[in-house]
Amino acid sequence: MSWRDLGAGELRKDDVGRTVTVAGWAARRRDHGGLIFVDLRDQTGIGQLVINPERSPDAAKRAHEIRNEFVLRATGEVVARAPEAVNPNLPTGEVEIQVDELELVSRSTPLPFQLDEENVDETLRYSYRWLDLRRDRLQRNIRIRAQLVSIIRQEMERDGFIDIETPIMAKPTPEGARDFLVPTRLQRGKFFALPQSPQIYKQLLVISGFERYYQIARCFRDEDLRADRLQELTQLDVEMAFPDQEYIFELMERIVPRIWRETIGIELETPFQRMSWQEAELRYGSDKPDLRFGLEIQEATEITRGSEFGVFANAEAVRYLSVPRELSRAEVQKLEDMAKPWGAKGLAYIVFREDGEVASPIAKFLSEPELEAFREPGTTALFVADTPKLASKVLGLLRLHLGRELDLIDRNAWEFLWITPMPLLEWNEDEERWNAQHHPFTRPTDDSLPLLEDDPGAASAVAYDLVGNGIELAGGSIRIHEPQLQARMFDFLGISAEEQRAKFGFLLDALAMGAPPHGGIASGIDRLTMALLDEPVIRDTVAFPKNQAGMDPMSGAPAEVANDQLQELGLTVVEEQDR
RNA sequence: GGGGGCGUAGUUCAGUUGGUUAGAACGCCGGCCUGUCACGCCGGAGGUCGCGGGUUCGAGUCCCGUCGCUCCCGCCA
Repeated sequence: MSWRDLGAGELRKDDVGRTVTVAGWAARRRDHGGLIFVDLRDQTGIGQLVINPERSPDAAKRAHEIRNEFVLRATGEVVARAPEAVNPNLPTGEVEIQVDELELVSRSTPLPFQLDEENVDETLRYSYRWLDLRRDRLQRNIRIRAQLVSIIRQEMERDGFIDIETPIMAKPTPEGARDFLVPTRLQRGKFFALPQSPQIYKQLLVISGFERYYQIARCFRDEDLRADRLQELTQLDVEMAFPDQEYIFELMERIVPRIWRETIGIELETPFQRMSWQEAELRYGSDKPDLRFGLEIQEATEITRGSEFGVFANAEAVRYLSVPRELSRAEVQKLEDMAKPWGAKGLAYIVFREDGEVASPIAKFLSEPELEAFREPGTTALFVADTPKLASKVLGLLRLHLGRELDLIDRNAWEFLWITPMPLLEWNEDEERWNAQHHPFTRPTDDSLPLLEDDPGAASAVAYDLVGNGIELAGGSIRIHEPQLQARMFDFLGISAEEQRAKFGFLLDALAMGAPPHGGIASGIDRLTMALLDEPVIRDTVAFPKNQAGMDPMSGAPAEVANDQLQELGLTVVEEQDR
């Protein structure tokens, strides 16, 4: 027996006259007392069943009992609808099934929320995720995500990359995010860590002679969540021997546009533009600039060098945004309140009115040439005077806020770019030492090597990020393949020789036994899907996500475990007040 | 760890300067209905206004505390 002949959403005029069996969910029932219409939904779409008591009294009797989300199976004749009864909003709207036999295969209790209601509380939705996933939007997200992964696999395999799995239970890592730890009964007191990425394994695989590796890898980070951040994420992980940065760019410039073309019919322009990290920070105050709108950060440090306005004259950097609105005092105040927690000491401003008038508490301190430099009728110049780093950061965040608030973002635009090269190192204020910007295996550019001694902050890495519409979609680098250089990097990062041995000894040994030059890239599948579908919340690109507290309201995970289970592992749970 | 917003029927929301019996839509239950497609019409059930305390003659509304959710900063590729 087969459950059905074709999908409810596949019914077309060609089928008229056929007797068919369909099966699916009752999306809606319209009971006219006599005639009953049912919108039958399956994974192909929606088709209309008509149950006529004159045609089948038996089916009509049963059809009165149908409620939302009952599972039905119906057999009947496909008929053309009368011209006035055609529904132009449905692909199947020209036909319908006149039902002869109707089976209520499975019933449903009343639903905890309605599937056509969009703003349902997330905890409630996640508690009944199997229902939530029946929504059109979620069905689309999960299906397109699958299509996206399929395209990635096709392209990777076409270029000779092979899929190799790496351990989910791995060694805790000192750098980067907090690890999820897994205790083990056989080695009491020791822990595995869930991988933050397969970074070291993929390098080892290439050193092993698997010259082109890829994996759709699950990665874990025990950090706080956000609308665009998961603890358990999936990434395309790529590594290759004898790498060429240009080839890796081309690979991504082939995969990403193919995804956009085949899933949402958008043609992306390639090659993607490139911008150095420094330029992105300077112009956009961000390492992942959203280029769908202007409002670039402007430089005013030189202009105000000799200013009578002390705040400007004495600041290391003076930068500003020329906001295309005449902002009110109250509006600027709100922006300043926002900027202060970001570290800004204040927000100086000048309103240039359309009529030429200038409204500003600081205008009286500024010379005519200074004012002229900023003048643009109908705008407000918003200044931050501080260190270059802080001024950029604050203005970058303000820029994003204003872009959304003032609706400056072109919602139909797709702006991709490569951020490259990137700095090798980042100064850690708290610990007063250098950290790797990317990770400690990233290769310095050749001309940066001498800088490590005198000006480490200026050293560049052969590293690159792919950014789309202000979202970081991929990142990678060429790695260090020389053991001496790797050890030198570790030294520089303040990792002692003993520590290097203990934590990365096997990598250093591997590098010493015939390691080819290698490099790669990783791209978050969740984020890619989010960007592709313009989903505001990354969790809705995942079938069974955790909520923002890192819990699953449906299953109740994570959960407490029985005491004997803890005992076997040699663990004790310490109460909150004892910590 | 810090900040903002929210919490009222199964769901999404409204609820005026504190005032009598807390409303709407959808959903649910019952009835009518043979061309609907967000079907329509009539009727009905359904509320610890997150929880605790306070102010008041009177609190969904004001105050304090607390819990939960959500967004952001810190943190995190």
